[in-house]
Amino acid sequence: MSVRHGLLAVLAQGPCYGHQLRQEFDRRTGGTWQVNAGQVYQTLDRLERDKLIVRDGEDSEGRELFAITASGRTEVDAWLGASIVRGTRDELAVKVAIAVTLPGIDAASIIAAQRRATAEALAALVEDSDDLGESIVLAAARETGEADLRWLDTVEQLLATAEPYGLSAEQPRRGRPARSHTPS
Amino acid sequence: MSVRHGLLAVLAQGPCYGHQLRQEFDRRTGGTWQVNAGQVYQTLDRLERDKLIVRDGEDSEGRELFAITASGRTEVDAWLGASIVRGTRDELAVKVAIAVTLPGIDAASIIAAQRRATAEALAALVEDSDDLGESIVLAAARETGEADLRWLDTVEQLLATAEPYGLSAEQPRRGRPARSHTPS
DNA sequence: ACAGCCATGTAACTTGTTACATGATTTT
DNA sequence: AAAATCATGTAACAAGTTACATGGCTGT
Repeated sequence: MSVRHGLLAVLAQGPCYGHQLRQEFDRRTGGTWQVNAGQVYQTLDRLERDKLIVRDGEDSEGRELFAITASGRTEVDAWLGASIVRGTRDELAVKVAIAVTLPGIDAASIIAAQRRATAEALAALVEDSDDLGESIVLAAARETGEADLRWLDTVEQLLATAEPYGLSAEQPRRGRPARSHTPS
Repeated sequence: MSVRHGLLAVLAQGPCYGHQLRQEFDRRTGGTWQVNAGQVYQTLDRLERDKLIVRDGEDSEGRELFAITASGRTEVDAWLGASIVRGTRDELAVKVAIAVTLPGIDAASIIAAQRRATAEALAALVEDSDDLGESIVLAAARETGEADLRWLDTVEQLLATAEPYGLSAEQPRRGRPARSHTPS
């Protein structure tokens, strides 16, 4: 919901037209999340459908302006007020967790490749920026990358003392027999 | 694509029926990603549509079995072989980056609330597990949480020396005037 | 003339997700 | 008899994303 909420939040600062919104979003995220132009208008349509924004005439140059509604402001406040709790639905972690449970998979080389990729991405990060938003996003990317490297070390240690996985033993069935109903 | 690929990877280990796949997926992720039952069948339909799996008869108890195809194996290998490069599209980072660029927003209290939530989630993590998959996912959650706390410190330091943001100055228009075309 | 940006939009698609329907079998 | 679990599905939707269409304006 980052694009949706992000665009809405920018609109909380004042009316904008589509292209301007896109630029503001890009700027505030330090150019790290360049949202596709089409997506902006798509998202604006959905925000309008949900009564969080309204079309509010044109500016002096004829560009169509969007303005936030009261519901929209409530939504922005809720977004900013709610903390983001990162679940354990971590794509990378789950991938590795499944990979190591697969037979005939060289888990060690997957870990190694991942470490190389992460280290590379980390090294490729821009040193620093004078833009506040960009600095914040950059700092996050750095911390995340370093955390990933530490985690990969931990995984290797875990693997060193691990036993093979398999499918669970087959259970006798209890449910209904397959294919007994067909919908109308 | 974690569910899709995860289920496919489990099928690479041998034929399964839907409910079994769901249980295997849950088990291998240490119960941290309990996929909805309906989603399993939805995903299986899509995997079948994409010729990555086929329906392959029934087991001795009448449950419908799914088996991976050659294309499916290729896909699994590609998934495991490709490293996941975490982009800078970080929901939390982008939210904070936008929040601090908004006027009239008490960024400090948002940061503080986020720190509390993160610390709480971190403390709530289970100590340890004897399940390999679960240990891996848990370790990732721990590292991520700690990295977030460090990042929040950095953000506070950045905020201490920051200047206010605003909308970019309005540019004279160059594009086409609004609403000059209507689709057929 | 042509490339490139400004500006707005539509169509089509993906994955993830939930709510619901259906019914059998086992346990209480 | 009721509740829980096993088991399979359908319908509907959200959010993100891309490809494409359209056309004006600016600079070379």
